[in-house]
Amino acid sequence: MIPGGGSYLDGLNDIQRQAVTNTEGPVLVVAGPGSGKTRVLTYRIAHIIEKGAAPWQILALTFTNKAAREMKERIEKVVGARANSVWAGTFHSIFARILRVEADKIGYPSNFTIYDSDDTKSLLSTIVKEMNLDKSVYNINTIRSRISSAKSNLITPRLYAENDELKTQDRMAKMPLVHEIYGKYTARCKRAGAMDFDDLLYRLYELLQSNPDNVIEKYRNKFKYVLVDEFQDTNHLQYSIVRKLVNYDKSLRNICVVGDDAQSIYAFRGATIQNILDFEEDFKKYNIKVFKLEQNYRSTEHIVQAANEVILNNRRQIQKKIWSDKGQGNKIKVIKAMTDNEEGKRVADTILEQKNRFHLGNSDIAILYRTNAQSRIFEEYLRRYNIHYRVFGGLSFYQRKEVKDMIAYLRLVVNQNDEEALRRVINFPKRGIGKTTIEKLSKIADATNQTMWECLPAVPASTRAKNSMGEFRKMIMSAKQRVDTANAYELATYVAKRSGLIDLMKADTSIEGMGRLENINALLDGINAFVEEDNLIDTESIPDKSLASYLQNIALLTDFDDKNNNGDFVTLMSVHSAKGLEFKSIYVVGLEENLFPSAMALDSKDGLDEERRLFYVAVTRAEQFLTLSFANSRYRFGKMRFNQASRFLEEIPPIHIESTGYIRSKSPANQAHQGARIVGNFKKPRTAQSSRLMVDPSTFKPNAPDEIQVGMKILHMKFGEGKVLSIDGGKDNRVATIFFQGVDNPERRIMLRFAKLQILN
DNA sequence: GTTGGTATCTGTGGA
DNA sequence: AGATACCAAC
Repeated sequence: MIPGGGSYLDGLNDIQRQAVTNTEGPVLVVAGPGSGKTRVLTYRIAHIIEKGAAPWQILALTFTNKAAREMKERIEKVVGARANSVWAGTFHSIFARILRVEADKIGYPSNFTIYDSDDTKSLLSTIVKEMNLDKSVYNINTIRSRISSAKSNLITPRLYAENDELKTQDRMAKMPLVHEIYGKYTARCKRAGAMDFDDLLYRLYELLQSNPDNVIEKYRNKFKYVLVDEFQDTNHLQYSIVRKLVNYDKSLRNICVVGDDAQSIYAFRGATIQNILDFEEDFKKYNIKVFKLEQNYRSTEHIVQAANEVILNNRRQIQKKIWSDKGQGNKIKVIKAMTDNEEGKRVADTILEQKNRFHLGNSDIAILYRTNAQSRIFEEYLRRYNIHYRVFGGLSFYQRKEVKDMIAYLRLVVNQNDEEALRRVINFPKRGIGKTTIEKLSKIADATNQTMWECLPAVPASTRAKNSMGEFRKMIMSAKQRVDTANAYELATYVAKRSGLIDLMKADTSIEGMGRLENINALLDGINAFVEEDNLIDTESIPDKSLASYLQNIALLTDFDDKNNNGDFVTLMSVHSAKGLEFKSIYVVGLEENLFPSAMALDSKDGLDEERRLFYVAVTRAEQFLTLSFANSRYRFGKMRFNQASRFLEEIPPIHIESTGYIRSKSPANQAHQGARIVGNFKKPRTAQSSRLMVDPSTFKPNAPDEIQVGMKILHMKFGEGKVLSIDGGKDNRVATIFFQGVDNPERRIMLRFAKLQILN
């Protein structure tokens, strides 16, 4: 393909093309929702390759594995298999890969363990316990987030201890010793050869900062082109690393960041829009180019305009006009329900109706909620209606107990100093090593600055416990000896048997027990697939099929990364995880004060703005249909709570909202009484004709749905007289095809359960 | 050390 | 409501 004349450039609009072809020097792309951002990114990379750069000189950082995978697939379509050598991945996975190579330079083993948030929490709770602190005061999650944000802002335990502001905050929260916990936590992680998610970023920064053996040179020379997706969601630490890689003396500064300030939804974990402003400032003198993608190719106008109006309520934003030429489309439908249960039913009803009426497939539809706990009721009704669905973001496969147990064994084989893994399996299956022994072990380890594993032979304990620990040690060692000769799959199978896990599970013949065994087998299959899969990322490096590499890989996977995500199902997920996705029909549910916006966000303007951006993200996922719902009451924390409708509903101008179903009122209290009876009818875009009533309501007497039969002449409120041509579907789901005279599109498919039809003969 | 039952706590989002 | 921590009895 000839650069500049390639066919892949033809399908781009002017601005997109400029963003793709201006490959040299710093570029900021401000990309509104549905503006073809991924296209621009992938074509840009393809273009860079077409112009002669080697794929492995390109670094593309994303937030999710999914985004990375999608990008690679799309690059591959343009440039072929070379795409596999592009360094495209999440911040965490790319950095882990680099750290694996450079680990020794910062005092880590290359087979370091990655602690997930459970490991982090469990370690923190051990530390809090050991310090004899009250854990009802020293809330683990609070501590975790304090430490996380410290790392994200390049604050070491030492700097933390010297920071008056942070310490005052801690004192006010009645936990003055957070800095000490942070210090201990960091030391324990290091001793265990473990990095938590933040460390994957922080330790890389540290490496580039201290720069032993001028290691930074290697990566600066290697990565000639750097791209960052979802730049609005990067935190200070992430940008600091990027800056280290591209902003130095002789740098070509081929850096492209893509983002949308209006879609920044991760401030709570340290992301800052400041990065976009800083970026412009940092690269101003290097002829930075800014491109704004403002045309939305995804949604119809009512949706786009409603989103625009809502986001106007936020302060501070980059000026842009998002527009669509897809026509007005459908107005937004609002469902109000009395209870959370009714909300579930009404949403499911509407989905059913929409499927029949507009021939939508399940996969065209998504239900988005603020918190994962909301999924249950929708699941119930979808199941009842026999609509296939899939819930994302719950417990991922790798978080299941039996899978974690198995993985803990593998982690221990790879890295004996991994304390969280050791704690998890030292007495599972039960081998008589109890709490007191483990506590003793932990104390001695801490006192002698060794790991628990190292203290294992020396800890005073009962003969039985001693023997057990000896056996345990032997087992891990025997597996460890095979690390070099056996591949990851063989090794894992060996461990599964030798540890007694398999036998333990086989002994349990309950349904759940068999499920657990299945999961272990699925895990083993997964390891096998990993061994056989050809995952060359870099032509320079040999594929790494070691167990350590596998473990580091899966530590960064989430629920979304399961491969079998194709099929015709309705998608249920949190709004956060829906970012980047699009569906023909979107349901945003639970639009109530204290839920969406979340109660935690209500006390600050910043928090509220972020909630509003989150709502903006939710709304802009919709291509054609947008349905918003809320319930006046819902069960939370085991108690019934009453909430008013979300303020975001009020922020949508009424002209974008379908007139039925939702009576707008300044007094939400009144709505409760009016709302319950109003049944949702999903309407096509209204033409002048179809909105006119054909029948006098006072004389109209609808018959029961099951009385309607093929061949009957019937009367419909809006379409007038019609003849029933056929009926399909059974029981509650009967859909009639009816011919109405004098209506455009005279053949209508009507769901009998909802339609009011009067039999005429 | 292990088991099972009760008390207590928690409760946004995700790599 | 559900998960987890804690405690008493075996």
